[in-house]
Formats: sequence, C-alpha cells, structure tokens
Amino acid sequence: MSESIRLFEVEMNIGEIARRAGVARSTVSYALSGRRPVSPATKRRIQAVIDEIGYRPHAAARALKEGRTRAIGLVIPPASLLLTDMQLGFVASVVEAAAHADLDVLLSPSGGDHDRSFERLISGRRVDGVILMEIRLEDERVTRLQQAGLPFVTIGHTARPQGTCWVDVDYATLVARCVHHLADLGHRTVALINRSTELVAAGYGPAHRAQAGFAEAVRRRGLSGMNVPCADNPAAGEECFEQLRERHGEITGIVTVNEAALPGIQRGIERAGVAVPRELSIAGVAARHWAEGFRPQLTAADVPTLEMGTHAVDLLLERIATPDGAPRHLLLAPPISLRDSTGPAPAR
Amino acid sequence: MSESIRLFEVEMNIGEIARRAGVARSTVSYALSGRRPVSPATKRRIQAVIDEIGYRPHAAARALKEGRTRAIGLVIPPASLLLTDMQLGFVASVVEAAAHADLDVLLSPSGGDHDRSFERLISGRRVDGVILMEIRLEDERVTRLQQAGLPFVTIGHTARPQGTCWVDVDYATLVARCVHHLADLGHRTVALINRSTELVAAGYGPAHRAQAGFAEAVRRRGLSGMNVPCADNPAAGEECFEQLRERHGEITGIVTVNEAALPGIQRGIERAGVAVPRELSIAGVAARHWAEGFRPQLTAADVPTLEMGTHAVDLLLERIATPDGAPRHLLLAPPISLRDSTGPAPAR
DNA sequence: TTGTAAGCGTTATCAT
DNA sequence: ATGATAACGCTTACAA
Repeated sequence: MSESIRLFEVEMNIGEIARRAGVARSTVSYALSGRRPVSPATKRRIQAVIDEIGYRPHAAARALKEGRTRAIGLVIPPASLLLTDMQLGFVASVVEAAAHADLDVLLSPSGGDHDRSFERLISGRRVDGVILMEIRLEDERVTRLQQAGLPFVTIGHTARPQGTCWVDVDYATLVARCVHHLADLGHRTVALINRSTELVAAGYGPAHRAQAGFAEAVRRRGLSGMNVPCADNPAAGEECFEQLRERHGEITGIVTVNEAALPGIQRGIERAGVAVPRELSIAGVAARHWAEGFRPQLTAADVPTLEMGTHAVDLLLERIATPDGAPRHLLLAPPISLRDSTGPAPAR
Repeated sequence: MSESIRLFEVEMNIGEIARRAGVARSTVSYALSGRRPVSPATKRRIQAVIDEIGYRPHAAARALKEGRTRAIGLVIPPASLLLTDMQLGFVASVVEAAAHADLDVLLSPSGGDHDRSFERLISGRRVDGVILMEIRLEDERVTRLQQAGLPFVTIGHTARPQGTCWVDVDYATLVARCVHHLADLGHRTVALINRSTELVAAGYGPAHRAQAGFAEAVRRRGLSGMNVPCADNPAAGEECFEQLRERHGEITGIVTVNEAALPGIQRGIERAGVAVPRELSIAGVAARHWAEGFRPQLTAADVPTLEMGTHAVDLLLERIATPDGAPRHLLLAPPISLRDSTGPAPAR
C-alpha cells in the first residue's frame, strides 16, 4: 500500500551495519556479543545504526557458524488423535518456558506417517534438543534420539528409563492414594476407569502404571476392585459409567485417570440420578481445570502441567549444556486435593 | 550406554560424502537435488554412501545459501488463555498440512509479554512466512508483518483486510442462518450467546461479526432478540443460561458461537429440566466434535478447522512463491447441519 | 558428465 | 581497541 512496505527492504546484515558505522564487521559482532571490549563511543555509534535500520542477526548464519540453533523440538501426538487437555497443557507450558529462555519451538507431529518431520528435525540439525511427549513403554523415537546423540527429555518415561532424562507424574502412587482414600472412607468395592484398551495394548505407560497402582492398593486394603478400560472421549465415559452401574451396582467408589471421559461420566451420573458423594464417591487424576469443572467438584490429584513443562525445558537446557552429565529425572506425585466428590461409603 | 551411541558421531557433511564416493561436492549436491543430470553409476555410489552414514543436509547451511528456511511460523494466543477446541483444531491442521509440504512449524505465543518470540521469528528470518491466529480488527502484528515484507496469512481477518491474505469463517452469515432457521420454526424471541465482553472490547472480529449478523437477521425477520456476552468456559455458560431463563423466560430460541461455554449451557439445561428442543431450541457455530458431543446433538454450522488450516498453508505457500501476486482470501460459510437441538417453537 | 570456486552472514583467530 | 580473514556446510554459476 504505502511506502512503508519497503522500509526494511534494505540490506540488513552485519556488514552493512559495519559500513554505516565505519567499523569492521567483527567489531559490530563483538559490540553485540560483548565477548571483547569495545569502546563506548563506537558501541554507541553501532547501536545507533542498528536501531535505525532495525537489524537482527540472521538466525541461519549464526546457527551455521555457532553449531547450535537456539531452537528445540517438541514432538507431539499426530493431529488425528485429538489432544487431551493435559497434553495441551504440556505444549502450552513448554512453549511458554522456551520463550522465556529465548528459545524457539519447532513442532513435530509424530506417529502416523509423519516420520519425515521427525527425521528432518534430527538429522537436519534443526534443533539443539528435543522434548518428547506421549512416550510408550518401548519407544523407538527414544532409541533414535540416543543413537543420533541429540539431547532429549521425555514427558513420561519408558519401561527402562535408566540413562534418560524425563519428567512424569507418578500414576501408580496417585491412583493408589485415591484407593486408600476411598478405603479410609469405608468403601469396599471400587472400580478404576482407565484409558483405552488400545493405549494399554500399545504399551502406554500411564495406563499400565495406573492399573498396577490400583491393583496393588486394592490388594493391600483387601478391597474388591475392577479395572475398566475407556476411550478418551465423553461418549465412551458415559457408556462406561452406565455399564458399570448396570452390571456392578455394588460399586460405591470410582477412581479415574481418564480426564477426557469425565464429562461423559458426569452426564451418566446425572441421568442415573445418582447422588455424589452420598451414594457414590469419585476420585481421580486430572488437570485442576477439569477437576473444578466437574459437578460436584472432583477430589483429585491435580496434574501440574505448567510445572512439568517448565521442568522439561530446564532439564533439556541442562542436558544441552552438559550432554555427558548424569541424566536427571523428576517423578511428581502432587497431593490429592480434597473436593466434593468423595465421602463415606453408604451404609448397606 | 552401548557403542551405538557414537554410531553417527562421524563428520556428516556433503564434503565427507563426496570424499567417500570419490566425486566433487557439487556432484553430490546435484545428485540430491536433481538440478543437473548425474550418471546413474555415480548417483548409485553417492546414494550408497548416504544410506550408509545416514546423511541429511544441514538445514542452517542450506537456509543460509538459499535464503529460505523451509519453515513457517504459527502465531498462537499466549498459554495463559487456554486454547479453545477450535483454535486447537487450527494448530493441528496447520501442522499437519505443513508436514505434508515438508515444512517445519515454529510456534510463537504472542500477546502477553512474548513479543520477543514474535520479533525473533520476523527479524531473525527464521521462517519463510507466518500464519497468524486470533486476529483483532486492528492488529499490530499484521502491520508489523507487512512492513517487514514477510509473507503471511491470517486465520480471521482485520477490519480492512484489503491487500492481505486470509481464511475465515463467515460468522455473520452463519449466525444469520441460525436465526432464520429458528424464525422459520416459529420462534419469535431469541438470544445470542456470544463471546466475552473483553473480547468484544478488544476488537475481536468473530464476536463483532456474530453480533452484527444476529442483529441484522433479527431485524429482517421482525423478531425480538438479545445479545448476551459470555466468557469462554463452562461455568460462565451455565451462569449465562440461568440468568437468561430467570430474566427472559420468554426466549424460545438460542444461538451460540461460544463453543467453550457449551458444556455449561448443557448443564444449565439439565438442571433446569428444560426439554430440548420441545421447550427450547438451540443452534450455533462449533466444531463438529462439540456439536455431536452436545445432548441432544446440536444443530450447528460445523467449523471446518481442518480445511481452513490446510487452505491457510496453501495460501501461504502461494504467497511465498509469488509475494506480489494478488492477495487471495477464503470466506467459508459451511452449511448448517440439522441435528436434534432445534424444533418448532412451543405453542403459547 | 563432472570439477572448481565463489559466496550466503556469522563468529573467532589472527594480527595490528 | 580495532581490522582483516578464515571458516561453518551448502548451492550454483562457470569451466572443462
């Protein structure tokens, strides 16, 4: 439209700055990086030129010379699978934390037929490190990254996580705590609404660990318990709840790790006219936002997605700085927030 | 752990390939790009070496030489605001479409205090083009991009979109269609549950256009209608619905563009024991996934996020290829899918 | 059909 | 305190 369109179409490289300021290119570079003293006078002169034409160093040139990109990769599940709120929370917090450290984030959908994208990231040296989400117990992306020698951190952990860097939430412990909480309230028959059969079959850690923690706690407390798989969507949650009521009316306590099914569970409860927590108690693991949206508000371990994303970035930065340092990890077991969905077991 | 860790730690550049294959560097380059004929024999020899040591060209070096990065930027709302499902749909489909075109996607949260991230993308020439989400009627990011001369496409459009490239859904038309649909069914008093007051104040296009389309259609059909702002979350939706019932019991039809409020609206309906569509009809604009999750399923214009994201990428690629071509845009008005939430107005 | 060499914009190592 | 210059790994015009 106006002349302003071409305002910044001037050559804009360090040589041009040097020319206009009447100094050598290296001087400009040093003035910017501060890696060698530059007299205040020339520094001012250079800065003036830079401000005038709005110069910023060319990322690719810098990356080529320095051997690092100042960018990290974030590998997410493919778009075909809708992201859950929790996964979304991770993405958001990683992007946030990265921005805070002046890092750019390259998104890479994996699985599906998108291996090319992942491979570009790795072998094209587009990033200094990678954060991997939705880890499987056996995960080939992890082995690919270790053989490539690229620093990485996983959100979630594999079956044998020794030697890798990760942050995760301790599903086994959290689910166990929920069971203990229900047992303390006098419940004797409880169910776990878990993630989908497919995920379990695919070796998805959280589903496995939830199941294990549940089984162990049920055994310890001498309860009778059942594990129910449920797909990650409201409709499945509703159906799952109805079947549970129909076939196992004796159940008085439910534990769930299936955040996406919650709205369906809630609908099931309301349609069945079940009073929570008088007739039925529910506890679970979910993002706070979901727990508070549930009616009545859900007694749950709130998954600290923000904290986890931030930590993942911190760990990655550490790993990039010292690739041979001892790999650290973080297993979070946030406390259960007592809300309104659990209460004493109904008298027989 | 094992020796495999250092497997790919060898020098891996085009010169090394050339050396091992016994040809010149340029020959390797040409063999890869196909920009000049290479004899089958040497081509095979080169490919063998490449396969053996797993070579991929260094992205930064290529970007520096070619002057383009093969990456695009996707500017999203800051993490502080939870992304709605529709926004998430855009992100997913853009990433998907970009991957399909062998493009990487750099994520940049904007707004908040994240201008540095945005600025890095632009002036650091990290990307060949940008897709901008959540456009305001007056949007400084747009002007920044035009003065930088960087190709961009917006999802949504500004108040004066001439000369820019965009894809958007035609909220005015869609909301008007909903009103007409309700009017055809005999409804005389209708309400629009819009987005939040803050968004309207901030000059958020969809909210403005929904309001305008609603007002116009109501006028044309001689209905009485009211516009109700509502924050983007279930709790606000529920409260909004309750207030509507309380203060305006005469309303028999509701139109909503507030996807995130839907679960709350549904809860409100169920708690109030209102029969939909016998006593109250609801129509709206939402992602199909939400419309089908509503009970009863929501009569709604399904926002084709997948299609929009794909088109945005296509337009951007076109713009990158011919920056001075006439800017094109796409204003989508998908048909309303008749589902179960609308019916004849109740007899007085 | 293939090889040689220049140059993209930086940073870093020499000098001065 | 500053300047010239050599890389970084790639593409491509120019020679052969």
